[in-house]
Amino acid sequence: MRTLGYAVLSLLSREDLSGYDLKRWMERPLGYFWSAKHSQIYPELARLEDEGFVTHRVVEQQGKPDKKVFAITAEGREALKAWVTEPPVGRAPRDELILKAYSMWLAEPGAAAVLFEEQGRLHEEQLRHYKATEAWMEENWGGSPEKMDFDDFASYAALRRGIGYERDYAEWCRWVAAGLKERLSG
Amino acid sequence: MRTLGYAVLSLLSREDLSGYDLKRWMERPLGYFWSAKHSQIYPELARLEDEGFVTHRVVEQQGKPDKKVFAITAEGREALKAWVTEPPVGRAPRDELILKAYSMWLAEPGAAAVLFEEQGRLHEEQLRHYKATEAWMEENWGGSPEKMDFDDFASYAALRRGIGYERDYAEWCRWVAAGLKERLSG
DNA sequence: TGTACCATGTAATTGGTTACATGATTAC
DNA sequence: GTAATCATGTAACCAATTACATGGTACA
Repeated sequence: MRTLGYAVLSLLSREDLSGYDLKRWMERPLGYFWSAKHSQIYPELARLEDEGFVTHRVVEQQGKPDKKVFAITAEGREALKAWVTEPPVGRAPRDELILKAYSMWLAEPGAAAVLFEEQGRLHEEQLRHYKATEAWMEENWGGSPEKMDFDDFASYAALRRGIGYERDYAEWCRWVAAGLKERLSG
Repeated sequence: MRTLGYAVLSLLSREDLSGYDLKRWMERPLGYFWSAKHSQIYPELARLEDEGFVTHRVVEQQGKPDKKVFAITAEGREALKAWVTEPPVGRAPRDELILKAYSMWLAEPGAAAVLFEEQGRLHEEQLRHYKATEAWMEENWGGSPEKMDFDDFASYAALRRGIGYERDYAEWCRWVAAGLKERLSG
């Protein structure tokens, strides 16, 4: 099975959704660590249905087009459950900015510093976004992770990874920019 | 141009290399943030040569097959330099383990804890590996980043990102595993 | 009148992995 | 002998992005 299939099942295991809804969930919150365009989601849903992991019903709406609402089946839930505790396949991380850092010695230090400051700001912005979500989560669910429902804890854990990632990334960008600036003046 | 093309040029800007050598450099150090199989590297080199960014000469060896050693051209270096300070195209990070974390509420907490402890160990191992390289770098080049040559600083910066990433990832794995264990006993 | 949102799909292309293919040398 | 390393390529397949395609409603 494709990882995208499990990503779709992950969302459907919490809530019934249309292809359009899935596309939006893959932009915001889950999309921060797995995303897909609608052109990939619609065929994936058809495939999951062929395989018996999801079913759909057509929901008529007023003032809006009809939609297909998908629901996970018992088989889908079983497949997802089995996948969760399997070790992930080690895929190579691909980060273009680190590649640029590796070759930055070819560039003007000033121009490179601008890039890293700019990228640092983007990661800080994303961090603020995550932290706002974290605050909302802590307010709404128990405050401490132990008191949360298990599914809420799972969402919270994923978010925590995002926070750590962005915080550390932003800090690295600032560190690189500072190092570049020293090469400019001193 | 393809990012892989720039990854290849990044390496060739420091040293002339054969396709085989490039494959190995894409496994270890640069491969930690950009990697490729040899089946992707050989066609890429042919394409870069078509485009005028690299040239090659055949080097005869004793006891080993002949090899094609590639060198970056002035045009290649220019293209690489221009690319370095361009903002990277925002590609979605894909992390299967975070996706699993998001769905871990479906699994047995014990089985999930085993997964996250295991993954934490892998990231700690990678971190130790990076730190050994860092120690080697600091010993060989000036000790402080300001005293390094610019190209060494660039390598060091890329490594620093790897260290931050692995440290933070390992810590997150331990935190998730601890949270899961609390759900087991308490 | 134009833009954004809702809603769903297909087609073409690119990027990447796995598998197929060959052949010599060195070390165990 | 047999596995590992050196060395280079092609072919088939899968995953993902971009582009093509349609059409109604709400709102400014």
